[in-house]
Amino acid sequence: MKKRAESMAENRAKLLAAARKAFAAHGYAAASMDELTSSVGLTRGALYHNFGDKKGLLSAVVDQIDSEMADYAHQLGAQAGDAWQGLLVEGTAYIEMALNPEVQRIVLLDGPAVLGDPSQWPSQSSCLQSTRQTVVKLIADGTMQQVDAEAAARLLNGAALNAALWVAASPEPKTVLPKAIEAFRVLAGGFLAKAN
Amino acid sequence: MKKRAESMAENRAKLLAAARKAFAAHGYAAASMDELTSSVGLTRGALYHNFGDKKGLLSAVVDQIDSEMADYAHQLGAQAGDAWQGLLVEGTAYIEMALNPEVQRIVLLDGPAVLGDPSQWPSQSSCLQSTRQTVVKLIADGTMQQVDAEAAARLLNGAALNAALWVAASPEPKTVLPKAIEAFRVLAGGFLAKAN
DNA sequence: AAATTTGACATACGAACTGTATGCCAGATA
DNA sequence: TATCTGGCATACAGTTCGTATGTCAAATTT
Repeated sequence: MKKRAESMAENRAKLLAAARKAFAAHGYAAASMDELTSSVGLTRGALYHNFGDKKGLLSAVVDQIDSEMADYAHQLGAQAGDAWQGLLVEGTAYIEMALNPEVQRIVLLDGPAVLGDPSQWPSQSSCLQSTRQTVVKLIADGTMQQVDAEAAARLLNGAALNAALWVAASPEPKTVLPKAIEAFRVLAGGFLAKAN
Repeated sequence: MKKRAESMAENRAKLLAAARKAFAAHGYAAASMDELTSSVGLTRGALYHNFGDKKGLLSAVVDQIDSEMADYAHQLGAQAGDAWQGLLVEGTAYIEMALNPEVQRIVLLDGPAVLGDPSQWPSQSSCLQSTRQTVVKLIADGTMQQVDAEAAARLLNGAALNAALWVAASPEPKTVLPKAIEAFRVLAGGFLAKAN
């Protein structure tokens, strides 16, 4: 005799967890909803009732992972010495997190293909929001040149995440990762205000 | 009484052209192979004989578009004053080309999701090869800092193409495009060797 | 030049998947 | 206690891809 809402929340969580696994393992297109739901003792009925359709389920999963990433990166960045170092740390963190197959497959590959550009996701992409905030601060205090904050955030994130895809696809990720991080930091330096 | 090879080449070209349209219009997943083939007076028999499977067809289309992009960008870059300006022109060209829905949908969204990271495409991504060459030259002549050429090319391309996705998804692309280009050029400046 | 073979493409079939429409029953409500 | 709501299961319809088989024109051989 569980409460109604409680058991429903449990099922939602079960489905989300199963979807994370299934999407990461087989990719969005090849993930079978029948298999996914039965793996947690439910049927597609529960899925379509809770998430509307397959795309809705992906959207929820992307939202969850994206939030976790933003939280972690933001927290790491806040520990850095100054805000500029924080930005670099954040970027580095994105590169490293994107080596996780779950992040890569779901957020970087299938996410944009199925849901469209991250900037128009329901979650508005927490990752982008987070780095945008930092950028705004850095422009205000004169550390960064006066460029469009949104654009700068997009470029930094795009570069970082793309670098991660490259590292992950390379035959020797361990060797290539430091090169990617180094190049990212050098590149990001372009935004620094010229010292006069 | 056409020659065998000739009529086969015609059919291949017809299918490729139809696939470009269909993939761009509906996306890879939603593009029906029956509809696509019958639109040029053929059946799926011709398709599976020529391209193996649906993925093979996408691969061929991506290859074609990617080559066209690289050719155009490289040609434009070569007209610039010096090699550094050429790199910036190339990057700008990628941003502008990626506003084309065909490029965006097929090469930037569905391509990576279905075929994996561009660096492991059969074509090896002509776009990446092209900018990598320029980067190598610029490092050799001391214009750019000594970073890994592959990494630099990946970061620049990633930033540019990602910026384009952002511009295209924005409500007012015309207004946002110049901001993206400006930010890209500032960012790329990070790779410049420090003037001593 | 006639006969034979090849292979490019069409046709037919099977399996899988998504989304919807309907039914059922535990738990909420009165 | 009786009624009702709604979360979830079940059954069904419509598509789609990939393969296996057939066919006929064009190339090859004799």
